[in-house]
Amino acid sequence: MPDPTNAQIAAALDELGDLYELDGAIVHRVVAYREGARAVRDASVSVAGLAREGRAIELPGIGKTLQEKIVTLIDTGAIPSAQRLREKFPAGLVDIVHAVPGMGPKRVRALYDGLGIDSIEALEAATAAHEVRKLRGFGAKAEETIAAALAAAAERGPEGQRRTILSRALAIGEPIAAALRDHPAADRVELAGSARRLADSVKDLDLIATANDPLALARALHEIPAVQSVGTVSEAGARGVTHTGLKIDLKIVAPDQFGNLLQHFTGSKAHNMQLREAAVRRGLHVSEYGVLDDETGETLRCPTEEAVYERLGYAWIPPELREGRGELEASARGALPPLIDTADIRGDLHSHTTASDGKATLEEMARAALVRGYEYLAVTDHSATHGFGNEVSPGDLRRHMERVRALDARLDGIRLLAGSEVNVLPDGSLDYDDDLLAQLDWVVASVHTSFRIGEAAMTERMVRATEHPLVDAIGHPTGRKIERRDSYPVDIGAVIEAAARTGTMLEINAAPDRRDLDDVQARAAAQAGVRILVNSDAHSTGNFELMRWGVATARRAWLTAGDVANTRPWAAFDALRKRKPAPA
DNA sequence: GCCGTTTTCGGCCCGACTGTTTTCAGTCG
Repeated sequence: MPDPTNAQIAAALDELGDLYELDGAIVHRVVAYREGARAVRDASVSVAGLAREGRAIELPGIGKTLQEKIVTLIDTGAIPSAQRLREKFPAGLVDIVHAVPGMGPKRVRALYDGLGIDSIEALEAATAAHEVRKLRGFGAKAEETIAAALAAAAERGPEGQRRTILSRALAIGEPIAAALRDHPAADRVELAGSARRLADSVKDLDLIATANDPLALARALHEIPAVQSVGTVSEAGARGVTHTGLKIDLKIVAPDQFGNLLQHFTGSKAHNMQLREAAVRRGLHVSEYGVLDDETGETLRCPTEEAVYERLGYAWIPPELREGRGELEASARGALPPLIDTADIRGDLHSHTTASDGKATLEEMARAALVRGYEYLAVTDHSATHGFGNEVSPGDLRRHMERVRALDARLDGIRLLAGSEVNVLPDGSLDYDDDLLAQLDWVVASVHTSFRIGEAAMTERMVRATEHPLVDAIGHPTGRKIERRDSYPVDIGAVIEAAARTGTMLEINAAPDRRDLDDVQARAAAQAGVRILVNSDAHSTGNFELMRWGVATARRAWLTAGDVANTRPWAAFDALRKRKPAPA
């Protein structure tokens, strides 16, 4: 049996936290399980491997007990205390806590003990029969609130729980922020929250503003075409919903507290908790309203974020790093990495043309890359069996290579690589012969089919492709689609190890619904010594702009320009390649 | 359950909102 992945271990610890919470454990114990789960999820190496060596306790938030429970999970496939609690509490109780807003573990437990409510369906029946209001601690109002929450959850369905991917959220949120900024009543307007941290997806948009006429600015939200409706409006701000269903929360604050509010609402929750815990140890209390000093009893209000961090002994931290993954310690030490920027990118090693499923011709793509200032572009149309039509037969590929090289010869200022995005077959072999692959300048190997072959087989498949001497890089290594599809089961740690060992590059695919590798995986790969690529996977000339989302993930992975291979000038990039440079 | 410039016990981030048990617990972000 393969080791559980970090995600699986984290899920087990989260479940244990949920169960202990239902069991009435003190909140700090529950929080400890959640923190442990987060530490495992964010770990850059296999936690199963660490635990086996007794080293999981090196992760912040993992102590002796959790270390032992993880080992038991690895050895037996289960944690005994979880099994015992599962027998005590039906799974429906956890379902209610997760699915019904306002229903936490305490109230769910009360309904279970008092009325035997053990599922969402049973809760619906009990509210309809007005049984809930009879229970001590609940009233008519509570029953109505629960019924409304249940109806809303049913209305939304599982789809409604989805978060909005970052590119869509910013396409809506950035123009809204700009429109508010242009309003005569506005002074400052900034997007906060996970949108500002450039997370994979966002739940809602938080806007923090200062204004010379707060009420006028709050009213202005309603005038923006993207905004469908606005609720209560006051000098403190307004709440609204866009036509796409994205919630907007505009908060208008005094200029001398703008820094406190922006810092607070940028988050993340984990970052803010760590920030405050560290502050408490030094007699300071941080909230969205200021920094309270125990000694003087005075609250420092900060007009800028820089002032907040400075008061607490930190250099300003880029929002992309504020995930509680060591950024506070690094900031205090003056050791924050100089993060990569989109302007650092000098070439794109994954693009498509009309030869396969791209929308633009070879020449259009090459000229667009040149205009963008790139020094090199790999043209990597799909191979024979990628599964979506437009396949390039071996004969087609030979002719395509000739066209790429002919264009390269007559186009100054950019080097074109005749490449291919070669499909990795289920057994790990590639769907062109080695003879043909050897004639190419660049090969990206990607999995596009047969996702459900199981973790062991998928890992073997990808490691084999990674070890192939003619594979320069692995494309979108996990196959995830943000908010739509999980990664196929694969031991990405084994792929990272193989890539580091063989000098194969791993891609951060910049397509906004992919961003694959993700931030945690890319950080782990870079730490393991893997050369990272950030590639647009452009299928049109406009798609080169997608590089932005890949760079966002690279920044969230703590990557510098030096960690990313395609920030190099051509000669330096060429020297990093696994395959011998093509003859000139 | 974790953790230590309060080191092996006794704490553990902060504030808003809601409704009910009427003085505060539960939930959320």
